[in-house]
Amino acid sequence: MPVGAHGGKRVTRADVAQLAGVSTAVVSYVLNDTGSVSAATRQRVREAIDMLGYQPNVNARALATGSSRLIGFIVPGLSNPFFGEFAVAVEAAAAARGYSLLITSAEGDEEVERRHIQNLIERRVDGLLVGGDAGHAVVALTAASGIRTVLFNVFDERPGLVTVGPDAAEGARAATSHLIAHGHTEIGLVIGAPETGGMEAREAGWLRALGDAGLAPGPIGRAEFDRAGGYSAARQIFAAERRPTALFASSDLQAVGALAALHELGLRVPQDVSIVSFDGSEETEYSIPALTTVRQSVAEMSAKLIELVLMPEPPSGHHSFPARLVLRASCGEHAADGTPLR
Amino acid sequence: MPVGAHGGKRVTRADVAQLAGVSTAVVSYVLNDTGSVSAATRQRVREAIDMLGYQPNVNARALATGSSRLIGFIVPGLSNPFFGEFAVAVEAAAAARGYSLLITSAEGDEEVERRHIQNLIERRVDGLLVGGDAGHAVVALTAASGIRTVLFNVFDERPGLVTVGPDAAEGARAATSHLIAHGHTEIGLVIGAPETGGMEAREAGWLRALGDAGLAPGPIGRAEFDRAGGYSAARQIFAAERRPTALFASSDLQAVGALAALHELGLRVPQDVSIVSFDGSEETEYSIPALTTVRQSVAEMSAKLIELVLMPEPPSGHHSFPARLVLRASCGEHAADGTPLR
DNA sequence: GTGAAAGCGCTAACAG
DNA sequence: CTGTTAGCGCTTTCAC
Repeated sequence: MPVGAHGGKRVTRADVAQLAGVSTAVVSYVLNDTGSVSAATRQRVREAIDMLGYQPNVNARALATGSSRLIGFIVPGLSNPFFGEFAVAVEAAAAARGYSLLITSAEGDEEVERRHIQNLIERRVDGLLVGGDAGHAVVALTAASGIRTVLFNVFDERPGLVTVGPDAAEGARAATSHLIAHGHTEIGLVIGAPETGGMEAREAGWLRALGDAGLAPGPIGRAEFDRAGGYSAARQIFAAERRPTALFASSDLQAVGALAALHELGLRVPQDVSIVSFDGSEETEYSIPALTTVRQSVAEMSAKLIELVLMPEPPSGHHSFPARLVLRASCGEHAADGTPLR
Repeated sequence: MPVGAHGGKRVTRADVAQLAGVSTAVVSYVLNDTGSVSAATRQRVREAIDMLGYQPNVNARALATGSSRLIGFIVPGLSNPFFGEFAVAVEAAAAARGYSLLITSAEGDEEVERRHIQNLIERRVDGLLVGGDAGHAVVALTAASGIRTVLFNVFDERPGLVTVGPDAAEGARAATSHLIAHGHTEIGLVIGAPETGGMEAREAGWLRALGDAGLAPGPIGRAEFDRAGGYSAARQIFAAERRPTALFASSDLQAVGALAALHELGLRVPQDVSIVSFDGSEETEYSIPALTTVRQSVAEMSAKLIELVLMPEPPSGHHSFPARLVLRASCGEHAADGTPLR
């Protein structure tokens, strides 16, 4: 006996039909509001249903209809709180349309990600939401399966794919400009490993703000997008002769790591070094000091993600959402209207 | 046409069978390693499978076998990073046994939780992992469905249920004793709302350590188990005349909130106030200062959870796992061997 | 070793 | 309005 086959016989549609004195088709009609059923029968069926404690079997329905009403959600790493918050938002958006989310975490392992996607395909999810830069293999896999896939946490156009993400370049530009408005002229960047070919949007935004102000690029620290990465990137940057007075970190986690590194070095934030982070997860609100951050439009992106993945023929293209600066203590003082002081 | 019904016809078992010149039964045999198949046919079937890019339909299999090989995981709140980390560990444990995890987040809303459970039942999950104090309704629901359910994030015996959780009382006791060893005599507690009837394990542990040392209980701040809760609990405690010199916080998030509150009040940690937290998520490693914490045995609990939920007849009872003190900066200095200084 | 056939629980025409 | 019936894709006896 398979592990999942519970002993007690489950109540089935046939049982309900018998008790109500109708055919199974009618039970289907009242359950799905299809066809037309007289009020009286509807009533009897309803009664039979909760008399028996009947629970429809969604798998059987999926088999019959071809739709599982399930959406796969592959997150780069659930241990990153930002993605936890994101998952919650997407789940809510899916629920609003009557879909459930099958959340899965790759934790940075490509092999694991591939296995997860394979699994989701076999479960016949109605759509797939894949976070970050899925490798070619992954894209090929989903394309072959014919399952609608939309990528999130992606910052720019991906030929032939449908993607949604924050306007990271503009967010980074705004963050850096804000730092410049605070009077900084040496502004470092904490970011991930260099992309092969082409510059990362956040790096481009940082560079653009600097260029617009006629400033030279500050030092760059490259590391993983987690706390440890931010820590080591900051150590690396501040080990150099010429230290910046401000930092733009490409993720909240990196900023938190950088904060720890600076603290260790005896550098005060924001007095000695200012920081602005990117993402805007809750963690930034309670760090010491609270982080000024560029917050992604999580709810809006979630809604869009669900909308797109449920479309019969989602038009390929990139959907960009604003990422807005949230002013807090880590970049210095502000006047009541938000004007940077100092 | 239902949304999920993709136009392109999917490759089915019959197609594979035809190409390989065998019956669908044989295809099943090679896919599941059941029955006996000659090496030659096995080979042909294998070829046909990847020639066609065949993907088995797990729903159909679930219908036929009665097992979905899916385990439902209902987490109190994915926006709490500790649960994100926990989910990752449980997913790994499930994967090791060939099961997938259907992760779902209730975010504290009982109604949402009920809906999720209902949904999981209809999807015929093979087991249910429910975090925290599921209301009576929930327990009734799962009991009626006959789905094996095990509760996690629970600290003590629940009559008739199978539960796993950290030894919170002992963890809290150890944390508080450690604070006492540092020389503190006024030790406050940050914890959730009082349970109706009976004391929370963490509160009991704190009290016991104090009693064992002949100390009077310090002030208690009650609030939600999140950062905001820790913040307000700390503000509340330190608004009083008599301020403690140390705090035991019942969750990492609360400790982080308390840290922010203390910082705001100009109180230094650990010089003015020492803190120890409970859970041991990554966030505690990079707070300022890094938090001494009582770390739960996440991997061990995850494995146990999966083991129990997969047992045909899991024996009801509570499975307790050690929660171990991890020494860091928030409680003061230590000698090389970990002996508290000061 | 391999195949035929009877379901698993549900939906969706199509008749009546 | 309601019932009959033919699948959905897979597993699993039971013969051959």
